[in-house]
Amino acid sequence: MANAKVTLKEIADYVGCDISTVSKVLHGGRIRVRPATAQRIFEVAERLQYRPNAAARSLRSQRTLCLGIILPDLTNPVYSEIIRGALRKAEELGYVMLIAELGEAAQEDAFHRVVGEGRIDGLIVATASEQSSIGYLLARQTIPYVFVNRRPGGLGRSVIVDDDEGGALAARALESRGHRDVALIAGPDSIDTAVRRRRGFERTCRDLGLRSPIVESVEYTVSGGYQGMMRLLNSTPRPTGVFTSNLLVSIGALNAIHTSGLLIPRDISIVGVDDGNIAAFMWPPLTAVQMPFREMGEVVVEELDRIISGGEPQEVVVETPPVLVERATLGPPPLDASPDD
Amino acid sequence: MANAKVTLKEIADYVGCDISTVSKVLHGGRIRVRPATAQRIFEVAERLQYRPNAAARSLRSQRTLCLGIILPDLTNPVYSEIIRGALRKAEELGYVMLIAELGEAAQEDAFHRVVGEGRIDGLIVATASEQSSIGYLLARQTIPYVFVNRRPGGLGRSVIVDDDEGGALAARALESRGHRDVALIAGPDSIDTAVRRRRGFERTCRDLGLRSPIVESVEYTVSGGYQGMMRLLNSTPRPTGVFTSNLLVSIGALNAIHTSGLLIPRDISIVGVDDGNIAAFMWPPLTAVQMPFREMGEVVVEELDRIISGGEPQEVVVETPPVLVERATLGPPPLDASPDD
DNA sequence: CTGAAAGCGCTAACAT
DNA sequence: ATGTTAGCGCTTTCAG
Repeated sequence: MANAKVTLKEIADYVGCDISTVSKVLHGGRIRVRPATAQRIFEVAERLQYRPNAAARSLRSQRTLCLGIILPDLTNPVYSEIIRGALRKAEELGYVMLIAELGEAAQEDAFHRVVGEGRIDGLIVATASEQSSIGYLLARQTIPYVFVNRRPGGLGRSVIVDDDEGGALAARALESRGHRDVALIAGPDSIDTAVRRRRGFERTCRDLGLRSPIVESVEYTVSGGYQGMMRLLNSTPRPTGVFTSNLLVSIGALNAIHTSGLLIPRDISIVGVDDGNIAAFMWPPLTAVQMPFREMGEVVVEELDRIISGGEPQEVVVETPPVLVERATLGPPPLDASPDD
Repeated sequence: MANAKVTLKEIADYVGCDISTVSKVLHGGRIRVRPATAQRIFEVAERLQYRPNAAARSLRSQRTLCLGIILPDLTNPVYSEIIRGALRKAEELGYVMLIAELGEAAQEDAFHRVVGEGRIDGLIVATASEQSSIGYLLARQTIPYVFVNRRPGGLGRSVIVDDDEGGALAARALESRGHRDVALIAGPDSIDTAVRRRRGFERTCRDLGLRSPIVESVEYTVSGGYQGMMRLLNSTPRPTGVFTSNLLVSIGALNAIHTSGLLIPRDISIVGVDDGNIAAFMWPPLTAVQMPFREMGEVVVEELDRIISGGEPQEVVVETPPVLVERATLGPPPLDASPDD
């Protein structure tokens, strides 16, 4: 028993009125229609399981009630969280969501199919690199869009989390456990979340009176983290606590420590960043700064919806602060650590 | 400079012909039109960056060129891989993809918005539990749909991978390294991938002449894996090699072993299943059966496309076989293991 | 080879 | 309070 094709006309015929009346009633415009009629219309619509046809509605109203999101890499847990938040909020606001993965490969075709054919009312751009072809593509579109978790210079339309505070949190956590010789495995300067995390960490170390942290800049990859940590382990004095500022980097760093035979947190403490729900699954379970990615997803669709409704684009930092989730990689520094000077 | 609203009419005006002519030419129907005219039309369309309006086209042709996928949990890496595969193939076939997360919560609304409003030509269902509300919802729809990675009884429209072979592979791997006392941490009987993996494993153990494996049935969660492994570690004889038949279970099992102070693979070997790209990031890096999830995503959209085009639904097992990826958790059994009898 | 015309299902301004 | 009408942009049949 399917509602295969229930149209306004069908309801109108059934009720014995005009389709425009049905449209008015169902559309919710609480306008000039006799309660009795309205009542019948609602009944019939309900019984027939009426659903407005999206194509017809879009064609007529120039609104699709559909949002698009394009991402560089579905496989990255950060994006899962962002999407999840976005999906929730989208549903709440009455949108559905079109998704596209736009890696380095020139899948411009996918882009155009999503953006160029009037399928969506607005676009969320979660592309990794600021310089990707997406900028070029976006430039020749009039569709409302906003960046998420990335802040391309001067575009003034992005939603990010408080990465500064995330870095600060890590520094405070390390300091409060007694660490004086700390280090940071940072990401490349081309990634703006990386520079903000670094900035927050370094500033807080300074404010707290810690020794200026050693910083290793690496790619945000497992092997980047591995190499960065290896270098740190060979430096003197060896840091007693390290902030590994990205999930993959944290994984690589842990592997490096395991390989070298050191014990966590007995010999060295780690504070990471949880880009998803993976930190709890690592060994030892990673003490990490949890960024409000889900909220970021929600906020970005709120923003986009605002812009679609005529609002001005703006930069927003999601209000939910990062929070430190204590698991098992943060402890006091070893006793034989170089004493305070 | 936007192609804000280039319509057929605009092109027709420009070229000086009728819009139906433009439509014919652009639609590709290589039909009865003077080359010179066609040529001009292509030129102008190109220059104006023409893109057909999806809503109008759908309304008229009753095809949206849009597919839907609903999943229970975006956060699970299996689904990331499936989606990625699906997205690729969808693009190749000219579709875009609508995504919805349909957890336990009665987000029926999201379902209806996606399915009931004629937004999609077909639906991919990746729901975790066979008994979820989705069955009820699907029953009263006429839209083409197919299940992925799940085979609900008797529906005859699903795409799965060769889980039997996955289990067999694990058994062979263990056996070939000399393990005789093996065990299995299996999933619940309500999950059909779990029973297939178990079946393949047990059968192969038998065929290989191994002692009948101890099997612990647990939930497919980290703590399920932890508890299952703890029980295994206390059994006598303690198995020297264990197949942990799911990613989360593998994580929990590894944690249990770490906690108990045993070394992998010196004291015990593990073969897991890689549901995504996480196995390589674990410690020690997990030797695992890699299931062709990406391919499954591709195949499922091929299937769906076939059904949409009028084909009969069918059960398909993706041809790409599972493959064993050797990392660091599989070694020979310890020397003091109970000798062969 | 090309144009005219109808209509997909819906909305909204305008009549009545 | 309800009906009429005119499209939204496109495909497609039928005439010319």
